[in-house]
Amino acid sequence: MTQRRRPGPKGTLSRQTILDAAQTLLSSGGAGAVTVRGVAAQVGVAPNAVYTYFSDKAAVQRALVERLLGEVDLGGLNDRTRPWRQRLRSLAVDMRTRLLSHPGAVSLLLAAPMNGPHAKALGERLLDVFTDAGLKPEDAARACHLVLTYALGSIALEAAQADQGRALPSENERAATRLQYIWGLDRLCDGLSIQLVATHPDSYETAAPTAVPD
Amino acid sequence: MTQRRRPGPKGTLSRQTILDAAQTLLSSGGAGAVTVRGVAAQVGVAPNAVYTYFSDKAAVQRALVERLLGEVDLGGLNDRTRPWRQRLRSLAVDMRTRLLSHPGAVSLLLAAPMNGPHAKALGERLLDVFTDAGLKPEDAARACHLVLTYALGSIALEAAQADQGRALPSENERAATRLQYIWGLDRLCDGLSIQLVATHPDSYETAAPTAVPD
DNA sequence: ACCTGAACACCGTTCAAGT
DNA sequence: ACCTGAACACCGTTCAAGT
Repeated sequence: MTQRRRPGPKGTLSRQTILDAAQTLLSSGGAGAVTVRGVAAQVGVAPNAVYTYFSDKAAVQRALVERLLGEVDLGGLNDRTRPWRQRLRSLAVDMRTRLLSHPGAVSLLLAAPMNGPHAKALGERLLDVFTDAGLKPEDAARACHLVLTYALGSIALEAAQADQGRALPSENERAATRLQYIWGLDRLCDGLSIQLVATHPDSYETAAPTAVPD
Repeated sequence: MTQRRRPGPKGTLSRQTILDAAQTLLSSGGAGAVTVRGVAAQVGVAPNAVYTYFSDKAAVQRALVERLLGEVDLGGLNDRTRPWRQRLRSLAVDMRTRLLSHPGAVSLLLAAPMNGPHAKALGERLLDVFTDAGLKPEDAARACHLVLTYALGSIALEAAQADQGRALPSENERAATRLQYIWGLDRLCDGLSIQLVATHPDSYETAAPTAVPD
């Protein structure tokens, strides 16, 4: 017990500093820039020093994804006073802005998905929303998977298109893809609300709370 | 015109043979195995010979994705005698089986998405389904994006989970994820059918997947 | 326990040549 | 036009050592 945390010759290195460097590289150079030798150089250390704190390059990537997921704001999701559609929407929008701010973060997410505590917490809070809404447990779990799949897939495609696009998208295009994203989420909520009707016919909600089709 | 197709010293190499080798490597070793040196070695040629036919490694990947998309069966999708939900489902299921049979194909798809003629054709046929169903043009386009996003995201997550899973999933788990996939697609169709109601109130369908259009 | 130097087996890509 | 040899600047990872 006593010899725990005996720092080595230099206390400059830690999981924290490595992940800091990794996140910097991700933001500046995309997912391809998150490399063992890259983070080592960023901290000013030999490449193999990283292996003292992480078993693998993949382990660094997973830890980085976990850190990014931890930055997602769950406040709107947890607010039980708001209708479930709005809670869902606030999560989806925040995930999108958060993940798109780090180009290449989503490809890491899709490559090594969602094991850590932050990911688990997000999943459970999302499950609460659907059980609160009145879905039966099995459907709530399926709905979780459905929403996360749509959000991640949508963000991934958007990030990929931004990656290889000749010019960076105009303000109009950005707004259009954002609307497309919300539109899809609303269609998805419509489908889920029908499932709600099948379980609790009394808690029926109209299909289009905000949208106005002509 | 006359000197077209003058073969070089050896006719062993072509875009075809390169893509053949790339597909072999993809099937056997996953997306990470699709490498310039790898395909060159597979064909028995120097690494830089590949650059005679492709400008880039990314170009090889894009062409490979195009080839795989070409293998997707569009028969069920194009059959106008069937209800639109069934047409959609046959496409989604075929895309899933086709892409999951090549581990890592989806990561290529998400990295360099959908420009080629096969991808375009698939998108247009999909658009036909929704216009046939009665969606107004803008919503049909959005529905296309929604369905493709869901399918690709879902398949990508499934492939990633299969990649790092200790043991390959049991038959039960495979069946469960397949059901999850179909369930999500059905919810999505439910949401879209509500949109149908808003446009053409006469062609309303119940939430049940076996419903028939006008 | 923590970090380094050196090495191994890989990459993508380019450049100057050969035919 | 097509292909090769050689090289450059990178990778991830390991091994033996130093402190």
